[in-house]
Amino acid sequence: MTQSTARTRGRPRSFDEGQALEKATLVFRSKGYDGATIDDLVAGMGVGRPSLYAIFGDKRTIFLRALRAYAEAKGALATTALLEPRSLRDSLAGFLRHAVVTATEEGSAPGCLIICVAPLVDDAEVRQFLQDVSASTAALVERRFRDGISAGELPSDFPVATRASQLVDLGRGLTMRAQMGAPRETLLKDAEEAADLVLLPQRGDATSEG
Amino acid sequence: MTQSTARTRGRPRSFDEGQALEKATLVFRSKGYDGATIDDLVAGMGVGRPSLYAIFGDKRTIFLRALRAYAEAKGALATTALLEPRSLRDSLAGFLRHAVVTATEEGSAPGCLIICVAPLVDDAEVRQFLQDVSASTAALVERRFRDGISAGELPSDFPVATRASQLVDLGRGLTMRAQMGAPRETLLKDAEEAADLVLLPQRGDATSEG
DNA sequence: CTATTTTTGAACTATTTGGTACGATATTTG
DNA sequence: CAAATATCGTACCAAATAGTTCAAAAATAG
Repeated sequence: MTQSTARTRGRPRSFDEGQALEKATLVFRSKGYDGATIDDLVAGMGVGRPSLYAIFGDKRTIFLRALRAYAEAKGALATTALLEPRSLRDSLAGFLRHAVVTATEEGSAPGCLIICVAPLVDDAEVRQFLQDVSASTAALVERRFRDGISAGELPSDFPVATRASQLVDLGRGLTMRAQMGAPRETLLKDAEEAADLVLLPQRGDATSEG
Repeated sequence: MTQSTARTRGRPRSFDEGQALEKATLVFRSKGYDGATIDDLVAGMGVGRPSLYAIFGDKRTIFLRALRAYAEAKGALATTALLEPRSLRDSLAGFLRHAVVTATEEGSAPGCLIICVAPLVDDAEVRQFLQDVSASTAALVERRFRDGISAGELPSDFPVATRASQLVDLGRGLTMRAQMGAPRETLLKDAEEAADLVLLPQRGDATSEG
């Protein structure tokens, strides 16, 4: 779909580059980084071995590309959940719900490439990327809290940074439990309760409900 | 120390079985399960290759033994933190502090064998063990909450199961951040704030402080 | 239809890895 | 000191793995 009419010379590829990367993500999610062999990727991506090296590079490069694509998709989902116009509680719950849903997708191994797999990869570039993703995710939640203060959904002294970090940590916990086999229903319920938790009013808090 | 006087025939071992298992834990924590080769274990445990197989078995068996020993040690720490006589808030904060401290120990790779490494191991026995550990950890926190209700530290309608699960999830989040390189100081601060969060009074809650 | 270009599939090589065999070594027993 | 026993270190083998080579296939350009 990206450039279907841009006809190029030579034998056409038998696969779509983006789809192949998505399939690589599935392989890494189910086997981990070290556990995934080149043969696993060849089988899972539907790409011949020489083409794999020619077009995607070695395993490390494939993983980095899959990770970036995965983070972009997941980040877009999170941004939508948090920044679309809806109540603050729904924004937070939606953010966590998306995390749970992608971590418990049918047909793919439970878990998350960013949270469960990538942290174990011994690579400076991966580490840096994870720190960036982590920071920007927390910043996104924090921004939603600030918007909530502006909109009068939260008191002005709401501890935005602390609560943002905590919400993200709760999401990590949910995702790890998904990886460990917890059922989606349980996690979805807990996602709601996690959203409620971080919105509990402080002592001496004067916020009122609508 | 376990049986120093129980002299046995033949050449004595050049290593201590328990210490070797601890070193195996370090290897798995730093390289992951699939990432750790037998040679890594041989080098890291200080045990010759044939002795490794003769005494500990193959990699899977070594991992299971290391995991059980690690869980027992960590469980004892958690039990102490939660069940020793101290204030409820200190119990919870202590529980999280211990998790942070072991996950950021100097001289070993950051992270936790149970939370960061084991969930990626594709093995039914490991999965079952993780579920058991997870359940008993949450049950331990829940018990501390119940004790708190009995002691008047909490209102009788405190949602013990929900808050226990959330505290454990927050701990998972802290541990994952340790794995990702977050500094101990930051995590220790966040541990305190996580303990405070789960103890925030509910709406219409009449609990008072001492 | 021929030449050119690009991908594909099979086979190949070198390296790493898991697991084992065997002689040397260190200790207890008599 | 000699026999028995258990561990240690080196070396070895088979299987798996990473990465490459090369001819056949499939498309376009002239």
